[in-house]
Amino acid sequence: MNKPAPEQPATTEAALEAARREKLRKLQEMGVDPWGARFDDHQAIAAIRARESEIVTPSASEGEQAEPRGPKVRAAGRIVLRRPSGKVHWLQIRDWSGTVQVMIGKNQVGDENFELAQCFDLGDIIGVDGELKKTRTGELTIFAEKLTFLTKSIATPPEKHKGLTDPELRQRRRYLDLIHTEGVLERFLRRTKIVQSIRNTLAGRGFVEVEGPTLHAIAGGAAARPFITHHNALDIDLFLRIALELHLKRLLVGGVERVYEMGRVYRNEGIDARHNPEFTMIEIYQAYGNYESMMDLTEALIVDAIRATGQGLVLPWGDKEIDFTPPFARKTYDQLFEEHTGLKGDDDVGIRKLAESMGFSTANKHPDVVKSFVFEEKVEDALVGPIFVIDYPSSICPLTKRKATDPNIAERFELFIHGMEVANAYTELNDPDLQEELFTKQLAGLPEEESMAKMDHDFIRALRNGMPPAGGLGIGIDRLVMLLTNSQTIRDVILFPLLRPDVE
RNA sequence: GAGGCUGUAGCUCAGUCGGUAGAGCAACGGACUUUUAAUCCGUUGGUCGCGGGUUCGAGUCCCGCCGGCCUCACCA
Repeated sequence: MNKPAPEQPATTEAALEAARREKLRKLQEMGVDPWGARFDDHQAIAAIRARESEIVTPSASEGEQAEPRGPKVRAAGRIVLRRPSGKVHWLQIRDWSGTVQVMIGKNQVGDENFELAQCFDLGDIIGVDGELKKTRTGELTIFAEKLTFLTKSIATPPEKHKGLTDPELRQRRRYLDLIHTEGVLERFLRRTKIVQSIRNTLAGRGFVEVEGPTLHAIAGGAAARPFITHHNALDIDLFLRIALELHLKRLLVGGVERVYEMGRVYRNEGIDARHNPEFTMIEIYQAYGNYESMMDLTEALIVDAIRATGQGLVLPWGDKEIDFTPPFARKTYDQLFEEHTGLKGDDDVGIRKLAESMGFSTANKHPDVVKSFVFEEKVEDALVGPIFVIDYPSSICPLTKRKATDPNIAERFELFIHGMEVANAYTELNDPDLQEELFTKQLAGLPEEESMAKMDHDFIRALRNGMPPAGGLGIGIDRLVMLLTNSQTIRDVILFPLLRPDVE
């Protein structure tokens, strides 16, 4: 049957869509719902592929050819390749577990189903009932017996082999990236496994998960520029949270002895391969612990997460490797400082001279701030790790308990891996008077307005009621996922990273 | 915020010295019951990111703007 040729056989985007809408119309004409319906009892394609061993070839009897028999299977998936060849169509369909070939023969499926197959386009979603067998070339294939139309795709999919390569399009149209770029869906599913593993590990150790507020009157717990929003009924400005810390510590006061929150925080800062304005953080607090308990917990969380992804403890990282075999190295801040600069940690004059030579203006700066600058420049980038950097100068740690033996040292560690800060933990400061003093000191240099915004008096009041000694740990989930999935940019582990709105 | 690179068909990409805008995939028509990026024959498809300038003539050179990527800055 000849149908009239389209008036404009052009291939503009509009014309490509028109061709698909024409097939959609034909489906409706045939009484088929192009948007499909419930489709029960189909099996994942990976599970279907695993049934290959059930294919049997009976021994040939006299004069008769042995006909292999395979299991009946039912699959649902998106058409990613099509090879129509006269009265036989070959398809590749893909679901979130894998890809399999489908053979549609006119005689095998019948005229009605074959007519349906004429309406298939790349990108359509179909259901297939058939027998799982191998072709004569050995390709595992579902030999279709019945076809079910499940959803029409009106838009033209990307190039069928190269997929999307433009990084902008990959992020803006993540749905296409997930379908067509090798490894993307797997990476995000792996992220979910990591997150699940972390929750499991914590549950196994008696921690409870809570949800704190994300709208804060005071953006405390970290030093970062917050996003500002406004509540109309109360007529007050509010901040999106920049950390989880201060509310979780209130819960420690309230007797929640092992508590954590995993959630989004927001920082109004620059965007690059390691920073997205919203990112996922976990903060964990354990009453009667300290920063050493948190080191053990950090190792356990990471090792369990790696195992949950089905990998060994030595992971690829670009053209390098990361060996996560515990225990991770532990070195003090001053040890590392001396190793990488040749200067003793208490050599204020020498450190100042070095910082100046690096172009850092040291005038009116606290010696520890100068030291911290040198540390970040000379040491952090050189840390391959995983390594716990422990015992920070206390003056740069306003929320951390000081060492009983030396008030100039704070009981804090940061975990570094390939120059990236992955975790940060303290023995938590629970002395309300010292906490208030440190807040005040920290804010001394800031304008009145800002310093008022940061001084969280209610938090101090909470501490006055007695917060048990505790260890606290924060982990950047996105960065951890980067390391465990060999992703060099944070945009590859965040489904919808922030982009400028598309103007159309 | 600064510098560098980049933007061409729905997608992936060529486009030389400034001289009529190209290919593959996809699409449309035809052949094909064992294909594997199927193949073969034919057809169609462009606001060269946007705006200005130079020039007889601009995808190409210059200026501005808008995206994106990289580096730096910012970032407890």
